[in-house]
Amino acid sequence: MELAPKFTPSEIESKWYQHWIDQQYFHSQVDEREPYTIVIPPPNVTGVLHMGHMLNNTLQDVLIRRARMLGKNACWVPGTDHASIATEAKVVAKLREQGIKKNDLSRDEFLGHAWEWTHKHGGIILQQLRKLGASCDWDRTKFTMDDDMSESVLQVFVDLYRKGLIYRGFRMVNWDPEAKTTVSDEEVIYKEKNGKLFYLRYQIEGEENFVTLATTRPETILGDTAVCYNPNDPRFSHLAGKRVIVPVANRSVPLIADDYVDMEFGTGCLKITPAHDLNDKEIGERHQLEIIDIFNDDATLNEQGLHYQGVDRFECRKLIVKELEALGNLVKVEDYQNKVGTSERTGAVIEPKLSYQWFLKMEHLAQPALKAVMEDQVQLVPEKFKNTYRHWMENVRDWNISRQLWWGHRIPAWFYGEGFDDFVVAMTQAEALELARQKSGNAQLQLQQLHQDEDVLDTWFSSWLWPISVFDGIRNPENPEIKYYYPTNDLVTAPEILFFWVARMIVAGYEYLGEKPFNAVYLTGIVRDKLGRKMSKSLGNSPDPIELIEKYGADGVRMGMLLTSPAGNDLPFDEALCEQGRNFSNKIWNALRLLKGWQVVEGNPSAAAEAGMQWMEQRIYQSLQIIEDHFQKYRISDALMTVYKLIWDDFCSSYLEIVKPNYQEPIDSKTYEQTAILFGELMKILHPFMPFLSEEVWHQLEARTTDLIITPMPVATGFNEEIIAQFDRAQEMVIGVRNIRNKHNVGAREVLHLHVQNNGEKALPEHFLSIVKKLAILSDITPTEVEIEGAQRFMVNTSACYVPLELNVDPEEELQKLTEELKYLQGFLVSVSKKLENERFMAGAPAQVVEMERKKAADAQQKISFIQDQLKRLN
RNA sequence: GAGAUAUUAGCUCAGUUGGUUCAGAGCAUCGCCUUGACAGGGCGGGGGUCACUGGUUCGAGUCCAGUAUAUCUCACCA
Repeated sequence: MELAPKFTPSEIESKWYQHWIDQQYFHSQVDEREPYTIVIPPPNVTGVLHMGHMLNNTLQDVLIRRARMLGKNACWVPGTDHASIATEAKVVAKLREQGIKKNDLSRDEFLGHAWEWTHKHGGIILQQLRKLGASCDWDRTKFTMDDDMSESVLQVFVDLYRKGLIYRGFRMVNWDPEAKTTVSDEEVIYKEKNGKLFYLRYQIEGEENFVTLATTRPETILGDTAVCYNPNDPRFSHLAGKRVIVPVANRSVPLIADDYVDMEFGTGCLKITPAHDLNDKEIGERHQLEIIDIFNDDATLNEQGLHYQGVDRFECRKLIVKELEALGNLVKVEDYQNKVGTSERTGAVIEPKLSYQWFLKMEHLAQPALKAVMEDQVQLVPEKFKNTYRHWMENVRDWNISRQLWWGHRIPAWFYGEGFDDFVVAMTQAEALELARQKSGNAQLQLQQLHQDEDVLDTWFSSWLWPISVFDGIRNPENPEIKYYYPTNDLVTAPEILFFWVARMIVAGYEYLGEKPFNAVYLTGIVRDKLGRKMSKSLGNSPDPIELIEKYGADGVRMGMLLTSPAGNDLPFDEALCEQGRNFSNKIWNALRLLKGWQVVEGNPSAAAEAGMQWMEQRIYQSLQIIEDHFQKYRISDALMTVYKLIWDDFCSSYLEIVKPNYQEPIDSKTYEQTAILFGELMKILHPFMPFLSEEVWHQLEARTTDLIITPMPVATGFNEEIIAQFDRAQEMVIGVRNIRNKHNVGAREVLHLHVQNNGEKALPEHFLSIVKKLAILSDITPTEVEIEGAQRFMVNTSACYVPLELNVDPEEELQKLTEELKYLQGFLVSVSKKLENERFMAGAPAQVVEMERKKAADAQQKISFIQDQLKRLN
């Protein structure tokens, strides 16, 4: 069957993927082999594939396929998480389109819609991963809200609560009024905004005097419960003990003194709103101030807002400024730039808000996790992230694990009374009832009197268990799967979630299994567009990965992603990278076409082919060593580049040209067979990177019953350096002749003659000279003891090579060339000699270095005398 | 404001514990070749005062200090 001149990926990709699935090659179960495990960073169940996923999952697939071919029991566990905030936001938005408000629904009704949404959109992303070639064990696909996974989460909550590590607290949280939930400090993005600084004057109670203070948020004056100055500030010392009247509210509040106030800023006087500012809250606690909350959950003003009740906070700001002006309390307004916290999820301006939240004490839990990374039991790649990690873990704050949402794991706490402590934590309602009866001392307490907390747990509170819970290690820590697969080997994820997720998984690992969750964490770069912006849906600057795959082939896109993505470095994405990947596919495909086009006859290899085969084999071994080294250092893009050059430069450009028969002549059977074998070896090495193409070529090379995906990877056991060196020498000769052809416009049709003057160097073996003869298109290569006058010349090591040409050689030019070379070599020799004459160098440098310097000096010396001889003759 | 990391060819990056006088790769670019696998090809070039300034050393892209710029993290004053 004739092969198409162009490689068409789409045809073979689905074919092989289905075949691999049918053969269950991706499936893993516990056996005697050494395990190699990766758990996928679970993407949002309702999300679609973006470029970050492409990069991330390509890397994981490379690692897992390589491990599989190295004979390990490779297990890649896929799955998704429920992404509370993002999913709930999407469901709310969709309901709004249908004219339904979330608040009009019961919790169960809403969850019904959420599940419907999840079933409809859920798993799309996992389907898309198949297109990329991801060899996940799909039988193990997990979702963080599966029954067993949910049970694990609740069990951990109950356990940590009973250990005294989870507590309920009244805290200032970052409130997202749009999503109506809290977000963590890490999810707040501070943005530079052009605001105003309003100078307001408050009348001193019982006097006609005023104090002036500055604020960016005049609407919060309705929540003011004090005005504060610095105790060291002489401007205000006479006011000690007095009170002021808050304008609009006409409320009397105390004047207090606190070191917190910066005397330089504004007027040196600060209004205190404990309910709506973290610093004010702390000052309020120090001075036992009243707390007045003026906002509703959607950031409109509540009944404390007086006549502004129901008005949005920003609208209120405008209105109240007008009122203050009318009242004569507005002194002046300045333009002012400040940083405003916004929600990473919704973009809404964060409203600091006091509320009851559930917290996990982190300080103690963080200790083993910090140690594990600092002592490299868990290796971070690249290492630079250790600093960031340490900084976080040493300053870790308690984790706010509650979210004011419905979609997620509902907090297993039941309230039975109005008191702060009138609640119990339990796995089930029945258990809760029993505990509540005990705790309350009321044996008659009924189920109907219990009310479960309305909030759900932070999504990370389920995903931090991921490497354990996917193997059921929380509920059942002694089960054979967790014993076998845990700790997993590598985790591949983005540095942005090093703390959110990675650190917390390490914490959970030590807390629940007394063991790290993975050996190494490979932190990928962030995929950016050409302008250096992060790729995001909202910017619309991300190409559709599926379209890319259709255009360049999965293999091409995989290669494009891998080529320029060293760990931890950003990846400025360019489609040209995928193009390079596609070109590489095509190159390999055409090499296959060449091979398949040859007519094969019984016979023996030529001397050149013999040498070529010897060399190619050793070159593969050499490359395998390099690749192995790259993988050990997680330098995946370097490993791929090594494969790329091995195939393109060595195999296609050099080897195939050596063994290629003359036009329309047949090839001998031995060379053909060996070439097919070498080609197959290359496909094995390529497979983890380009699985589809390599599998196809593997089967095209010969009819086989075994598939490449499970074929053992060749292992480097050393290589013959002499053969490599001999080939390099031959290649330099070829390059020398080609340069002469190029320079003098001598085409390939003109057969040339080469003379080699070895100058004491050992002559290149005959079969390697045959390579030179073939690739440089020579009629003969003859040794010579003397210079060939009038010939073009070049040097390889210390050997002189002459190519006689019927040209008018300009003696002047020749003289100049030689003189230049002489000058260079002499300079070189001087610098080397200086070192050798330097006592400190001789004393300080290692023996190897000194030896190398001596050899350099000797080689240079020899070349110099050779050139000097030539110069003598020219003169 | 504090800290971390970086700064090497037009672009993206290598450069291992300091040790070749031409600092490497891929892509891009340029010239030439080209009817015989592949123009998505072959061959060969050009291109860098290794951000800057000092220092340590026999020797610095590599180590140290400072400066500049960039990115990230943390903290943020109304």
